[in-house]
Amino acid sequence: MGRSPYCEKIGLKKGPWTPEEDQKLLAYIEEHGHGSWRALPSKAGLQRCGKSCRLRWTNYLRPDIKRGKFSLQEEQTIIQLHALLGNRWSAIATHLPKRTDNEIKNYWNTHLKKRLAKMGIDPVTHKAVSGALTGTADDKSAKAAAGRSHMAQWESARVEAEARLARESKMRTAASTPTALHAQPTNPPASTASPCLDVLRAWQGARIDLESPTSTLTFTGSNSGMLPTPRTTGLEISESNSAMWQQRSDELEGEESEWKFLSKQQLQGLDAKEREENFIGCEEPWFAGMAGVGAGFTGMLLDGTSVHDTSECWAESSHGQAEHSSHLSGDDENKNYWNGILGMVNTELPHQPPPLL
DNA sequence: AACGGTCCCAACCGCGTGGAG
DNA sequence: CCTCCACGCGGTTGGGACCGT
Repeated sequence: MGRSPYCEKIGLKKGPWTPEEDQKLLAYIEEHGHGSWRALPSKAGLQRCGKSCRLRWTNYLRPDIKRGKFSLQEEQTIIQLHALLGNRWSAIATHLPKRTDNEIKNYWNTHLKKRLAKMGIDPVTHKAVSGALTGTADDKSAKAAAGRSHMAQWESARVEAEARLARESKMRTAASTPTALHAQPTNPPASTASPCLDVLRAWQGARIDLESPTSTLTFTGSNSGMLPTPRTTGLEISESNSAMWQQRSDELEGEESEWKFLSKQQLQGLDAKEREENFIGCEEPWFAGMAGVGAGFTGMLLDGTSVHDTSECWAESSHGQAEHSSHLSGDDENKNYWNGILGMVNTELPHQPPPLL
């Protein structure tokens, strides 16, 4: 299958964009929408390939991009979702409003990965490198990894579908009102979010039974969340998370308190007994195995091990978590960790406006 | 002040995928 | 079905900014 070289035309400019080029691209897209990226450069009077234009637009010029430092909440989201999804940056980005996959990827590679490594956590597995902190048995790790992989596959498919639907919906909106790109950059109309949610809810409502050598799941429509909920459990996460998103919207810059809030929220959402029942009662091997994943990270946080700057905040706020969970076993801590991740992906689309007070 | 090393991020590269013809 | 095209995604890199000596 022949693959057309994308940017091989001689004379096309590469490298950093000039303000003039930015202006041309912006002006053109505002007036016409991007349409076909391949055709865009000539129409817009740019000596660039379409791919370069698309990248510049999606990673830099798009009006609904939040630039600047990542909040602690965003960091936490990235770490948790990375533990679940791996390097699926676009999937992770769908849960971080106004952040691009490229930005998240860069931030992970330059900041978070190093920070986790410093803390003795393998950024790939999200477990303590030495295993000293967890004392995790090999078979348990293997189970956990298998479970995580299995779940990640499912979640990846879901997030992709969600992202695609959101994109398509957005494109339809953009196509019909190309000049409205700047009109409401941060609050797309509810109609753009609702359809995909409806589809996904319908998907869940269909009670899909997945059969595989390692798992048997039933997804119910009763849980407003997006993740497969094991038959025997009813993780009451979604409710607390809608409040969580509201908190995020209200206090997007209030990093330290947010982390504390989230931890408490997660813990208070379920009492210790419920949490235990939710996970221990789980019959699915892949799900049960997940309890071991993230032990290192959680353990490190609960130890209050600080490194520098924001990780001190993590440690500090994790003491708050420890206050609530000091009576919990290591397994319970793991459950909290995964509860957080589940809550993250259970959360409705980030760009959906928070419920009115 | 000069130099070298490191950090950071915008941009590029190449592969995979879906859709149109 | 097959081929080609356009696009999206994840990995990688180039070079400016920053920092320590």
